[in-house]
Amino acid sequence: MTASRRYWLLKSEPDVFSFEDLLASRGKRTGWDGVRNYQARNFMRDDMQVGDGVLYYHSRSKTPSIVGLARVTRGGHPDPTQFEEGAKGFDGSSDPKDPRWFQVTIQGVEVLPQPLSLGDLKEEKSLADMALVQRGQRLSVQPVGAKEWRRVLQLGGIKGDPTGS
DNA sequence: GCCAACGTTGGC
DNA sequence: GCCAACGTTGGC
Repeated sequence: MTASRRYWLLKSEPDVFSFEDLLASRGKRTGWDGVRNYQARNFMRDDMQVGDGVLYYHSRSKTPSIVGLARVTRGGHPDPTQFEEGAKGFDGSSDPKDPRWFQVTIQGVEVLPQPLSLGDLKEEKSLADMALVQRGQRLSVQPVGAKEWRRVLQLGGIKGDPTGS
């Protein structure tokens, strides 16, 4: 039996790495490196699987919004930047034989025709359970329920599910 | 740029 | 194991 598909929301500051940057990357793919939070690490290491759907969220922007869809193309594997001396995410105490930090690889799929601002999302009663709209929520890798996923795609002007197989 | 909320660190 | 101090996130 195959594990069922899951859904996630990934935050990125557009000044650092925007959804457009993802689409402009080779194969529209990137390693989601640099995450240094244990809860987010655990999701990537233990739960994110090839084929999972991803909502791409721009944080710390003028209008923080879900702006695009992506998919997971590689599950949890060690984040190489933890071993790169001088790199921003360098962690000298991480053992290469037992790495502390993990990443996944994602691939950009489609820009949301109708981007959904945080304000929009907060007004949407059917999305009240989303982690994103909870007060004080800072987690940069969040699980998203199947119901919320479908609703976000619908509100975002997406027909069907282009991240599905 | 401010600052509230949250996560991590480290002295005790 | 507590908790104050510190660092970071991210909306505003």
